[in-house]
Amino acid sequence: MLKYQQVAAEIEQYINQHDLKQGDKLPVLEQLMSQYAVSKSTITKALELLERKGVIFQLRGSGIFVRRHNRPGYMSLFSTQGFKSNLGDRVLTSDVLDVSVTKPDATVAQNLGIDVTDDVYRVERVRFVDGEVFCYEESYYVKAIVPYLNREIVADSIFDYVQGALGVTIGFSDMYMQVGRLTETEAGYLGLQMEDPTLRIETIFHLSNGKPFDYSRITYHYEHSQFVVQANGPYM
Amino acid sequence: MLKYQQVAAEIEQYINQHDLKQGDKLPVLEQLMSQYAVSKSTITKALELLERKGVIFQLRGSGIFVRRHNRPGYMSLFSTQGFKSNLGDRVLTSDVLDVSVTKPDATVAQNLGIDVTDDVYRVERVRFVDGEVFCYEESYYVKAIVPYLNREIVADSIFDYVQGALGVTIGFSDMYMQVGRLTETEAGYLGLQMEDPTLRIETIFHLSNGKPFDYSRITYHYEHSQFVVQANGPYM
DNA sequence: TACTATAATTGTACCGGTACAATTAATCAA
DNA sequence: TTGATTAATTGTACCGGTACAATTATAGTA
Repeated sequence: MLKYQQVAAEIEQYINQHDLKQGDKLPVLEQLMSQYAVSKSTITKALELLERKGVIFQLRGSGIFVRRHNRPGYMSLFSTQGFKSNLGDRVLTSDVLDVSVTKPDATVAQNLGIDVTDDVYRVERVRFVDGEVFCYEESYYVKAIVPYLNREIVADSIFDYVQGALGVTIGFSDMYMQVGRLTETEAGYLGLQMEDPTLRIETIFHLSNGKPFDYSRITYHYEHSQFVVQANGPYM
Repeated sequence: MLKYQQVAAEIEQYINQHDLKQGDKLPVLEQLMSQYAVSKSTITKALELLERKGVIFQLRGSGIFVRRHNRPGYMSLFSTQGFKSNLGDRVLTSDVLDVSVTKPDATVAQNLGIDVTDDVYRVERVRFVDGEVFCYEESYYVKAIVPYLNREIVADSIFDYVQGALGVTIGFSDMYMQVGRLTETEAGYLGLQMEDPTLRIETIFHLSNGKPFDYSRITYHYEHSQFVVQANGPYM
């Protein structure tokens, strides 16, 4: 683990353990430098990470402050998108409906940037948060990159497996969101009525070298899915 | 404008003008350094900005590459959230229904961190993209921070006015999203039926000093609102 | 040809430093 | 007490440098 990531993790841990509130002030840069025994630029980088994550905000001439949002029940949109296995204290479980090797249809192939003759893993799951139906997910993995999957891996975190055992690194993702109505089969999985409202998110996950390796379609239960996004100011 | 922002803007402009595609390679760091006559760290900062924005991705040992998503019609979720006035080539217009000074109710006051006796501006708009109904918006501005608003300002961009004329800087925002059904009045504004599905986003905008100054509730037309979020890999 | 080992390329981590702008605290004047 | 001026605090911009890890290209070997 990189030094600045380590420092960031420790600072975040400190904030959580001491249950700091929005606006609480952290030690000044120079003190953090000596406290974690790293250079200024490393502390700066750690803090920048935490700022992006929505954990702190920095104010020039003033200090470093804790940032919090105060809506329990809202999950971070990104934490549900494979990037973080951490959902706070919530328990995430899965019903695995399908794990199989198939050929992609034209849409899937195009989103993954592969040919319809290439192999993909198809994974179908219903996911639960604290026992309540959360979403229905259908996702496709490029077999050339993810050569093996089974029900145990899929029941747990696919991303941890991919990054751990396969040693590939995930780089970035494009998420496409839209609102619509449930189909009959989707409604069945989610325990809702056909035509009920739903949020659909398609995501294309890329490796750090830019190659797509996972295309996933998630249909959310509209009553159990509330998301928070902590954004940072105008980039430029 | 800061040097690294300037450089970032120029690089992005270069990419757009030359219509570079996903995966196209940019000049190497050292060349960019001399080309823009800035130090390594400034170039690095500029590139990091573009990476966060989803314009490029960097691969150590390899180079700097253009990142693109290929779904026209999808708007960046953040560009619709006040941070950027730029919506590409789309035309954004507004019907202003109300601009008035009132007292906030308990919910609004709590979200803005003020008292129910404090004054707020209430702004109510229906917004259009290329002439099509896009969303219905109800937002509240802390009058102590935004002392004056009128219909002209509101019809245009409130954020440009606030940052320009008032000289305050916007820091960060918390967005809360959920899916639901339209009420009768909402349906009327959006030209839809009652009980139709909708995406609701509440956003609390903070100044860079952490003080909330705008609480806004947006109800989107589900057929005309498709969003893209370009996310970057695991922060840590 | 195909595979392996080596070298060159290239971005990132980390260090330390100066200058500066925004904020806040202290000082002084009315 | 209030308001303005000055000074101290504090994070950020920008500079330049070394070391290194990941990738790609090259050379060598079977």
